[in-house]
Amino acid sequence: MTKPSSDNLDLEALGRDLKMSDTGQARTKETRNRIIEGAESLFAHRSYSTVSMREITAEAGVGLAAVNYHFGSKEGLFKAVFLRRARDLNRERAQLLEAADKRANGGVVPLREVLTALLRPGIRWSFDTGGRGLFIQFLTRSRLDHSSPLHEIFYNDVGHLRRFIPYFLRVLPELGEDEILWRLHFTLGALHYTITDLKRLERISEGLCDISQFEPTLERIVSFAEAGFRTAAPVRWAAGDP
Amino acid sequence: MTKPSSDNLDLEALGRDLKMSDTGQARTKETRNRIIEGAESLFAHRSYSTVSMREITAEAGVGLAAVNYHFGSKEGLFKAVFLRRARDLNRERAQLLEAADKRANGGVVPLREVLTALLRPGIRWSFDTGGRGLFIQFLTRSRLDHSSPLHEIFYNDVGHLRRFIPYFLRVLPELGEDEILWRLHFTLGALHYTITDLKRLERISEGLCDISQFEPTLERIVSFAEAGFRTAAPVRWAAGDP
DNA sequence: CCAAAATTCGTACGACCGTTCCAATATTTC
DNA sequence: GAAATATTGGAACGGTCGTACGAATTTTGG
Repeated sequence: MTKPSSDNLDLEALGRDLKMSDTGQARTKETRNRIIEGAESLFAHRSYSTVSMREITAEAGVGLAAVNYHFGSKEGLFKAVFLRRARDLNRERAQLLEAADKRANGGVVPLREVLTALLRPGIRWSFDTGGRGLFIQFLTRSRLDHSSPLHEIFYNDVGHLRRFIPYFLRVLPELGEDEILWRLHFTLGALHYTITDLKRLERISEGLCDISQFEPTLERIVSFAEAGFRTAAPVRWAAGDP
Repeated sequence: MTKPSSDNLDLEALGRDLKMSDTGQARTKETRNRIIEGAESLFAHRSYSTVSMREITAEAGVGLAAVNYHFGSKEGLFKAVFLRRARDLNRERAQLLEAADKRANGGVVPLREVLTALLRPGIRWSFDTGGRGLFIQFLTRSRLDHSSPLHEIFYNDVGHLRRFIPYFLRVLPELGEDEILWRLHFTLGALHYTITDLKRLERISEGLCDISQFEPTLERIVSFAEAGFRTAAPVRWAAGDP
């Protein structure tokens, strides 16, 4: 009757949840995973509140009560779907940034490499046909859904962004930090819109734009963002200027 | 018992709906508007499925059945909220573009003016404290909500975008149409992300970025997009090049 | 001013929601 | 192998949802 809980929400809680069943219940983890995967697939296409637990459990082929047993509640399941992959995504970004840092060998990391480290993992995952592609859809959709239990998390999940800011400041020293943040904001907009709405581009362009290939898409968005970052800062009207 | 309907969804149906009550029922239009405004305000902050009709009618100070009487269903009300302002927004964009065209006097409209015509109305509205600000939030939120009855509309509402493409092609003749569309896509991403998540920028920047002023925000996003549009096109690997 | 139509209001209905309980079954532990 | 525990499956609960209905009330039109 005692239920495994997943109330904690910091990313580190994932590890605890995973080793929760290290005594070897093969069937238990099987059920858990089937539920998570069914939920991920459904949440990828529709919002939190419109996906019912009956749909999820039917998709996973388990009983209705299994969700509450394994995850405590629908909200707990949602968080579990998030936690399973979120760490990996941010870790990939951090690793790319670190690698670029090593390559620079103490020098300044080129702007294009900073942007690539930021944008590549999300774009890459969104091109996956498997679970990671679904997860990216799940993530970008839920970010804007104020009814989702993760809304606060997303708003506060700024740590992995802050890690990039020193790199931008170093490679674009003529820009102030506020200007960097504005442009980072626009860049993330292009990223998220591209991920969630690539199909719309295909429709608008009537097949003219090839959205099927990963590398050219990444190149395009990186080029766009790089140019945006390199443009001159707007004049400030604060001080007494001619 | 005969109910006014609003089943039709093309933008032109708005006019008919508005003059539906031109025989002078002051009270009727009052109720209709109160419901629409209450719904607009609630849909601006939360998704379609999480806002109940009981909340809407309570907010508007009318009976529960009033919605079904005036709009047929919850979905009909949602469409009415959309229709009331959507035409105005696209018309504003078209007018700005036309004005820039006149100013160019037969010549090429500068890129910056094309982008301003595209971006200004949305940003402008989103800074409104009244209903138009709420509407912009409603619009950008619902666009990504696949459970919303308007999802198909948004996907097909590409007419007002197509109008801009010839202007981009003329001012950037070295770019192909596909490349234009990619960059237009990224630009819309920056726009929508800015509109929906300006609060997040404020949080990330810890107050460093001033998000309270309209003109500087517009200038920033236009500059960012302009630079992105002006960057060189990626090399094509198709033809036999050195 | 009066019949007719339009509109408002309170209420009830059937459907679906997330959750809970409990018996049945599988698994672990000694 | 038996006792204890973990997991599953079915049924039911209270609650909320969008909608429909009928009576009361207001407004319209002659």
